[in-house]
Amino acid sequence: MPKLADRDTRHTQILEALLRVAGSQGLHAVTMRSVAAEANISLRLVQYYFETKEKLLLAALDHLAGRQRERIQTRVRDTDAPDDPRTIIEAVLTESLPTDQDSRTFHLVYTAYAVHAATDPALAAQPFLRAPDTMEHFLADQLRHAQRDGTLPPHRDAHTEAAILLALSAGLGTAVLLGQRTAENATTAISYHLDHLGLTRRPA
Amino acid sequence: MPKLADRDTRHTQILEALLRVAGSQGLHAVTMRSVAAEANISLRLVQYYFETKEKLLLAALDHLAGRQRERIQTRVRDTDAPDDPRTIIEAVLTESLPTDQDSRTFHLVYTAYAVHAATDPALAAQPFLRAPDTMEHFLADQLRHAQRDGTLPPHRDAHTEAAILLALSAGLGTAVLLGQRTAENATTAISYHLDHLGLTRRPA
DNA sequence: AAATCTTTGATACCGACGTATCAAAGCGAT
DNA sequence: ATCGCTTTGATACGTCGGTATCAAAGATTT
Repeated sequence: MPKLADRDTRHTQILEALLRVAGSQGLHAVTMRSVAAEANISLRLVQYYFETKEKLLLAALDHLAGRQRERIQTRVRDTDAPDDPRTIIEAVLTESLPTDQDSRTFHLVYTAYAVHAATDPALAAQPFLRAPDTMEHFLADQLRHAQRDGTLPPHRDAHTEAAILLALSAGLGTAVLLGQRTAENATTAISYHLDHLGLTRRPA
Repeated sequence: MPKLADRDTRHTQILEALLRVAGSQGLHAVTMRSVAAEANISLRLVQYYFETKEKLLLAALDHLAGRQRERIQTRVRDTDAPDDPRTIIEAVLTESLPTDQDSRTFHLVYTAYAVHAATDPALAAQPFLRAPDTMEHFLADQLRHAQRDGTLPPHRDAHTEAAILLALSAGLGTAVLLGQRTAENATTAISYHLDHLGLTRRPA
């Protein structure tokens, strides 16, 4: 009784199943068998689409990164001022926090991968580890725009501030993930920090 | 040819071996067998002192936390002004970064545990997860002292600032661990942030 | 209708790992 | 010297997990 789905559908179906398992039981619970069961398909089919577990995991990471990017873009687009640095930055940083199940899974899996990458050269060479770098440049650009706009004092070093923002957001995210802090608490801290940076909203 | 060491010596010998394995190959490489091999003793003896792997891992975590606490205390004590808030805070935060092999292992193992704790209620109940809370109160106290001393502007909220410092330090630490940032870069960022807080050194 | 792609099932192999067991022997203390 | 604690060795059991293989059958395309 094969239902015959096309490759892309199957791929995402399997990857989404993987993320559900990883999100609820941790990355260590992700096995070829558990993913197959979660996706309601046979183990054999998982092997059919992703020959090895390593390929499966890397594909899942790509998928995850893509969804995260989309989430952030959507969030920025939906703000009332999608061209104001303060608005953009605050949206990006708060959307990066593990607030709902989706972003929680992202944080969890990403961190788990990162820990592996710290001792596995093959994983460390993966492109997903350069995502923060891209983000840092993006934030630094926004800060420089703000300085030109006059909504950020000129004595601030955009590059360093961007690095701080990124580390702050990551640190808060981890704390939220571990239940050491609430998401509201974290967003408040981000807002507080941006205020004290002197990064103001651009008047309409 | 038993050498007959006492319990404490053996315990630390085994735990240190575990940390060496975890530090170089990751927590996933920690098995009863690999620890035994690293410690140059028989598998049976590891079982003898720590009956189950779970107990072994928890003991290792305790050991690790204790060493980290000592490291920080020593570092603070060795500064030129061990009672000045700015000096203390900067020492604590920079010592928390993974600069040498020891602190690198600490970060790596702690993060690995934390990731597990996010999906394992039994691990989440462990006391080691409350360490950041203690640290946060400590930092907030120091900031309040600074405000009384006049080395920190009164409009800063000590509690929130402490939370930000902790998250910042953790986030920078992770970035250093992953090779996305150098340790020097991270210490510079911390120093920069403290400067812009308006947290100054107390004049002698 | 034939050829190709998709899907399942059953099953097997092999390695790794946690755990357990038994026997034996070295060493310290009473 | 006897008793108890420590240490080793060999070994085994069960489970889990990644991977592989074979046969067969449904679906799609040509």
